[in-house]
Amino acid sequence: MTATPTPRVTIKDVAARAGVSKGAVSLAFNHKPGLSEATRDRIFRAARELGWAPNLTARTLAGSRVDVVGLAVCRPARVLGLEPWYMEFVSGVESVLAEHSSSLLLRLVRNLDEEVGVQESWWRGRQIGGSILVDFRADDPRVGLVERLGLPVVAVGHPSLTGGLTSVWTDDATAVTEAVRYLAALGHRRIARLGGAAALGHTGIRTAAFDEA
DNA sequence: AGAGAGCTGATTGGCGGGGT
DNA sequence: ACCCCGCCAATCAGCTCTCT
Repeated sequence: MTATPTPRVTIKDVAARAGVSKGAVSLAFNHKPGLSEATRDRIFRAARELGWAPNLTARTLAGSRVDVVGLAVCRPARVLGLEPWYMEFVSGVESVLAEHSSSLLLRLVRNLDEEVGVQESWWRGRQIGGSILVDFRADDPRVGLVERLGLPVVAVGHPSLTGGLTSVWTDDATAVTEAVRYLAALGHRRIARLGGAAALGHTGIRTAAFDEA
């Protein structure tokens, strides 16, 4: 015996159930003005009764925003799982996005060229509304790509690396300097440091600060 | 009569599938 | 190969109704 699939509930069904137009349903669910509270309640009740949820594909089709944020990470999957920083980072991003009913589209890439292709494909295919860029390098090609595409991004990296993109960063230089000073104050004179990949911009900043300290 | 609230419904968009 | 249609939510010009 084959189960009959439940017919898909659309905004049209909700509108019919509530006795309003599709436009009114749209206004209600997007918290736009122009509807009385009574009509709004009636629409919400109808949607609950029918079990309606917005069709994200159709919403994207209509040319409105895409509630998905892209994050491409240049790491082997096995290594990524061992990096506590990334696990914390992803969970932090996810928790904020969830508050806004948005999702994270995560992709592991092998190199920067692949990431450039992925970001362009995501944006052109309207799979994302914006991206978070990490692991900046000197003369990073993503800066030019973002400007060319008009892709909204938040860059995680020092402004000296992110070329004027909206950025968030930690003060790597001060952190390293303070760590070295602290160890020196304890009497240590031979201090070693384990760093990340030399090509990464933040590694360069930390190395320079370490050498100077 | 005029203003404003509440609401309607045509239009828009990318793409796959069907028809010619 | 080309054209047309349907999918479905968002948008907004314009309509109806109520109130002053």
